[in-house]
Amino acid sequence: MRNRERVLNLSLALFNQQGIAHVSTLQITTELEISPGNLYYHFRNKEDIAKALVQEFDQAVSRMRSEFSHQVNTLDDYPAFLLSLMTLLAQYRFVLRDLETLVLGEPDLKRCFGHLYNSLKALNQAMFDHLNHLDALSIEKEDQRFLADNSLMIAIGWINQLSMVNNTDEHTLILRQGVSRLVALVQPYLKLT
Amino acid sequence: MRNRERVLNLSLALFNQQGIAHVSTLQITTELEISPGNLYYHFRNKEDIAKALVQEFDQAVSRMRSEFSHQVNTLDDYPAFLLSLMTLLAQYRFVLRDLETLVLGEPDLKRCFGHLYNSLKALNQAMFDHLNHLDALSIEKEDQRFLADNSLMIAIGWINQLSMVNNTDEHTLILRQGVSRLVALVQPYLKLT
Amino acid sequence: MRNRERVLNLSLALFNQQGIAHVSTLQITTELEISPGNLYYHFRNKEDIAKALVQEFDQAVSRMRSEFSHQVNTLDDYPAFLLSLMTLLAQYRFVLRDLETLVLGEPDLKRCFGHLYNSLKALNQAMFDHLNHLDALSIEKEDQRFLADNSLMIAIGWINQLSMVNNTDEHTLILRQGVSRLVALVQPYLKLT
Amino acid sequence: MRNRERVLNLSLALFNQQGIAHVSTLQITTELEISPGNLYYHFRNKEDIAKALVQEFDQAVSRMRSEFSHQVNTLDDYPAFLLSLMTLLAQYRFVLRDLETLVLGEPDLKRCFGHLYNSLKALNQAMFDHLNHLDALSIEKEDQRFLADNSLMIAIGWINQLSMVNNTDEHTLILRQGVSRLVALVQPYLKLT
DNA sequence: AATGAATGAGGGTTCATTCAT
DNA sequence: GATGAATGAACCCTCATTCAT
Repeated sequence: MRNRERVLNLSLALFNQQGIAHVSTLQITTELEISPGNLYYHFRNKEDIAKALVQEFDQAVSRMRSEFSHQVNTLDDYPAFLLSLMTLLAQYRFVLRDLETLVLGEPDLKRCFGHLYNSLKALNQAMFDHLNHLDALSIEKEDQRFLADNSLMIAIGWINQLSMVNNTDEHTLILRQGVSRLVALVQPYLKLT
Repeated sequence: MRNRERVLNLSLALFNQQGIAHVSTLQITTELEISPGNLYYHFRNKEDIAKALVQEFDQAVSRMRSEFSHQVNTLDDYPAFLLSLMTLLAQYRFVLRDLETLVLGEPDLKRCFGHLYNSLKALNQAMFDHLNHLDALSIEKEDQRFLADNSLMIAIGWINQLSMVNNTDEHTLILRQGVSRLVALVQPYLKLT
Repeated sequence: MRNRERVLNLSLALFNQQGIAHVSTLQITTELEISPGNLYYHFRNKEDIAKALVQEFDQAVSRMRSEFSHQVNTLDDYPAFLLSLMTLLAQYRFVLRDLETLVLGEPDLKRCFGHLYNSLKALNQAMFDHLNHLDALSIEKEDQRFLADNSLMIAIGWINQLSMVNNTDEHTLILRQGVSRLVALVQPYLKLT
Repeated sequence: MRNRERVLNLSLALFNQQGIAHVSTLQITTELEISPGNLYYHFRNKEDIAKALVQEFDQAVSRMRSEFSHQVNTLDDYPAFLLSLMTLLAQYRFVLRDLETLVLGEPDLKRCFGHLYNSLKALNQAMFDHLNHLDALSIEKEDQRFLADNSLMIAIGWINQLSMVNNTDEHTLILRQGVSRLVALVQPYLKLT
């Protein structure tokens, strides 16, 4: 049962670096020093590994959704929460980057992708609802929807910037820049107190 | 010389539909009813086709950049311009979607991608500079940079939405939705007149 | 000791449906909800299962051989006996169908196949000898040998027809058709009384 | 275009010796000293090779059907014709032996098999019709149908005997024995002249 | 008797690319 | 400009079998 997790861990790292398509099952098994058959004992095929990771991701997003109403009590908590969200997205960035697979992949994997996207949207919407509740924002219903859409896309877009940079040291810098943009997005709607 | 263009045209369509990696050179040659050798007479390799398309795209972006200061004279012209820009991005959407290739591709193709991204950023920046000049926006320098970044990401993000929908009829609808979000992004900074 | 029989029973069913080569040991163990190791505790390898079934079959044939001189007392008993024989062959039809394994299998399994074929031939020969004894046939020695050969091949050939039909309801029909042909084969040699 | 035929020739030999399933594409390409890709340039997959051979076989059977009414003018010509037919069947004996593939194969290959079987049945029926026409047989309609069925099964059954013998020298002997049985089958219905 | 993770050889197939004509 | 047969490396995956527990 150990090897299953080792495969997941390594696959996550390799998928993030190179993309699902460019990671071969042989590469995974060779680096882990296990037999190809062992990988296929734990997973039906390569997509099955991706599916498991997407589901892990999905659960983490859902967990974050249920936690954040406790963590964010004033507007000052918002940036810190965004950073932890962005950090999570960065951890599974191969998912957000690989639309090709999303479009053309097996229906099974496609469904998982779809579910994850909905989780992300839901989290985003809930976030703005909460901020509204805290009486931190002054914004109309329609505008809030647009804001939520834009917010998600900027978050994803900024995560994708990570993939263009090999140097891991710059990653935290980029994440902070992303957070800045997301904060700036809300700026105009802040309620003056 | 005819076949070169036919390859480019079909490749663009197929790349948009399926992604570079999922389009084989054999598929291209078969659909065009030409020989594989013929394709390789016109292009050094598959990436070479992609490169040519990226450059086409890049030039179209640059052309748009030089045109838009004539086309946009008041804020009312902005949405129409955005729509034509989005339409262009949609035409070459495989480029904006396929970060995998950008990350792992040959340095040659990578450079072309990079140049295109810079062109897009430049166009975006220039757009906001122009709007500022027209005295339509009231915005600080720093905020303007953030706005430009966000604007580009939302545009790209919305283009990627296209790829998740097979129905081509919905495409124009999605493009309009994208424009709405981009307009909404600027809304808070409009100068009241 | 229970599981050994369960493996044999399921294997027989699966071998008949799909052929030895297309049934994996994993399929057997999964359907029985036992571990692969358990299967290999009871059988040295997959062929060993087949061998056991062939031997079961062989014994059933031999038993039938010793019984039939009691069961067939007049020519009128012949069709009923043929039907019970055909039913037995149908039960183990994977054996009669799979000449590939016979040709290329391990010598051990090959020997079992060979022994079974001899049992079948012997049963057939004995059948005609008996009919002759009953004074039901008028046939020369040489013709009788040919008749026995032909009879066996038609029986096997008709059993193989079963495998081409998925619908189990038709099986009894096909068996009856086979019996008809076998009876027709003897028709010309009946003694007029 | 040469290699296509070489693949077909060698595959026929290997399929007859070892059965489709036990012949690997690598074995074929290695023995022919061509690349695996070359084989897949000429054939879509391994079954495609088998399909081509079955169709070859089918055509040969059909050709024989149209020829035999010229070749068989008296009953004395019958054995010679049977021998040439048996020789043809022997040439493609892997087809008649491999019911496993017939049962479980792709629908495409299955259809080809089915067509071939019909051709064989048609040839057989036509044969007996012709003999009847020549006024060589005295047989009733119903009996003739049974005779035709039995004849085909004996022919196939005897061809399968070939596969159990490695020594190629014995093959002609076995073929002759098969012919003898087939002739013996008709014996009882000969018209006395 | 039984488990189940692990092995590893082997097989079918794809595809970008070359090159003689 | 164009053809199309040929290459060969690479990949995904299967499955009979083993063995420590």
